[in-house]
Amino acid sequence: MSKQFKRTLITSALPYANGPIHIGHLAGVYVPADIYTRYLRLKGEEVVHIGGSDEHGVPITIRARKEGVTPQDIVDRYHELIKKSFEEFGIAFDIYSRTTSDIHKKTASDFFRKLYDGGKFIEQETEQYYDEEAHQFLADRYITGTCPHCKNENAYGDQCEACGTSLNATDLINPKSTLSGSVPVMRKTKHWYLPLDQYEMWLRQWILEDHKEWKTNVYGQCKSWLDAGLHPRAVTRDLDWGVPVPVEGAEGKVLYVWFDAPIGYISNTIELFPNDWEKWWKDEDTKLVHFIGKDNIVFHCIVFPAMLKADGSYILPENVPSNEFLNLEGDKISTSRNWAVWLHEYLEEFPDKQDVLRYVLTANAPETKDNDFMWKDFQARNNNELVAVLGNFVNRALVLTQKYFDNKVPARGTYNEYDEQTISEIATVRAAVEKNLDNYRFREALKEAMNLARIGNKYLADTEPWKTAKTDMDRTATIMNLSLQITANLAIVFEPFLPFASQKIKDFLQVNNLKWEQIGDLNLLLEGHELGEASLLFEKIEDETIEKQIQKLLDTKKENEANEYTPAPIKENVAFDDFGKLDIRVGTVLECEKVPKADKLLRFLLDDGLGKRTILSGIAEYYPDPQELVGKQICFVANFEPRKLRGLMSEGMILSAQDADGSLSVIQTSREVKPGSTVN
RNA sequence: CGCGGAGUGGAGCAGUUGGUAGCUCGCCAGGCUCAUAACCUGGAGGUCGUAGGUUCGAGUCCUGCCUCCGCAACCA
Repeated sequence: MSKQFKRTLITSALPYANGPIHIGHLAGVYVPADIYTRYLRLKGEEVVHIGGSDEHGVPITIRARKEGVTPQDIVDRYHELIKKSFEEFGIAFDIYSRTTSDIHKKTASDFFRKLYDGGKFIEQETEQYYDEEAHQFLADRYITGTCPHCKNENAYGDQCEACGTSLNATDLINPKSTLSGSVPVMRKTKHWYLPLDQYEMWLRQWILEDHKEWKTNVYGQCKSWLDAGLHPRAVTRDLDWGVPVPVEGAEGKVLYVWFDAPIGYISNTIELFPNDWEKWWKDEDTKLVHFIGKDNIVFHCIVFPAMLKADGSYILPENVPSNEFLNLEGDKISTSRNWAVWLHEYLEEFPDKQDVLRYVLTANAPETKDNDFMWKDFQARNNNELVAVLGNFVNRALVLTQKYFDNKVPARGTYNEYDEQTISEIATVRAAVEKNLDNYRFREALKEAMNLARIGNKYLADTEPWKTAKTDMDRTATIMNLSLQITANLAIVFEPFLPFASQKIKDFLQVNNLKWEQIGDLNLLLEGHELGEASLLFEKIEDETIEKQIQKLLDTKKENEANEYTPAPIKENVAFDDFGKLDIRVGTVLECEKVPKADKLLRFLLDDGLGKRTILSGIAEYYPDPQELVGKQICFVANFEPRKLRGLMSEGMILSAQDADGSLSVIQTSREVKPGSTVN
């Protein structure tokens, strides 16, 4: 914590190349990692940000099979998509590579071999379920069967979702492979295990004693694991997609993806610095920081460090800042349910608005608990904060300079007391932002940065240069000089958070190469310096745009409901006579209108062949225009006891079908029949 | 009784070692007009999930309970 490092190695969790990047990934990992990287770089520190795609593992093979392509096709597709969208979004990776690279295969293979040769693994033969049709061993999740506890027939090999019990695949009655549907057989297989239990004491010391400063969610999760006791964990798998296990007699086996993936950080560093990569991974003066999401805590705090420790020549992470989850409009983000805001779509639909999303995701980052992304909030933050506070100040400063000083930086006179007070406020900004960034509190850091723009707005409001311009041009010059210096400071402070806007400000001001240390410097722009052409830093986002996005989500939701809909189970059998007791008839709607002072009720007047009949039905919300039902022939139960509803007598019940979303639709006949016809 | 995190004004969040509850947005009123009806000032609004306990004093410590999220199956 207090240790001084010479350089920093930053890693971002490797996204799984099985789908595109969404806002959850960004808020959880990539935006904070990027801010941190840019911040250190701006300070002139030696820093490297490593990223890449995680391209092995079972799900990719499953997906490939489903689509009838090779796993390589899948990962090629998503790697390219992800890489491109990161670039466009401004995530400052020094390298974004992949775990299917030759360098990675060699690195991971060597890593395993060294541990193997050093006797760091346990070798164990076990029996596992094997699918003879699909020709592969089955992960627990790909086996279903009957739960021994609650007899639910669709329990998974690891857990029964009906009763919540966790299971072993071998507990299941009548196991079945979800891949082929065949009955799996037990088959012997040999695997290597990393004996995590042997590292328990060491991990306790390293995390629980030496890293008390880690975020509470990270520390708590680690403690919980350590207290529960660690167990050996398999590092190999029977699969044909991955890094082959570099040992005689291990044909058909690959490194388990969790073992394989974090080594990707190392491989990608090697790819970047083939000659001196070791100073980044093996020098005690390097600070290693992993940015991850909360689901990855255990891997990066316990498993990967144990791997590095087993090797013995690597440094360990100094911190593992991990965010909680970001939800979308109240629901969990889900790739399979298409409930997400996809980065590549955002970039297309909101061109040149990278910073808006970066801002919103940082300002609302799930740093201490799960948060929600809401489009209305996105709009509000853009319009009320970026546009109104930051963009507006920059614009004011530039427009006033243009107006009064021919777009040249005016000469500074003596500062008065109020100027000095403002200047002292500016001085606190850098320290505040720095302190928060150093502690991975990005949300707070951003808020402090915004303060600088607020200070600027207040300064202009209080000094009123548009008034002094009428009487005292020297004073006006001083005010505008200071305002422009604040603007230049904003360009620096916001560079880590909003790199695109920062560059725009620099272009407006015609400056470059500003360093973090210069924050607080009020001589960044020299007298007479000619400014560039100004335009708006941020634009308002209209309701229409937001509604379009919300509608898009609603459509998705509707689609999901339809897809996920399973009809209610069939009720118990009844005798035909029971049906016969009901008198169901067809009637023609003569009148249909909403019952006053009742939210849900419609009043129907039917021609039932014998006369007229009034029936009330609680379906008003699904028929905003009841008139459309007039003339239709509908079904109703004719022999219910009349019932009084809202002061009106209802003589029967209109039959409706209930749709997946709960909405009701009145049943009609398919051909015209005489009113009063019975339904049999 | 598996474990971890969270539950603070309408929304999103701060609240460090216990001492009169803060910030941003929204809302209301006033001011200003250089500015993308933006900016500045002031105000209303909270019995800090809940029930107890410790203490002169608790959002902040202890206990019980409730709710939400997550936990070596994919997923930040």
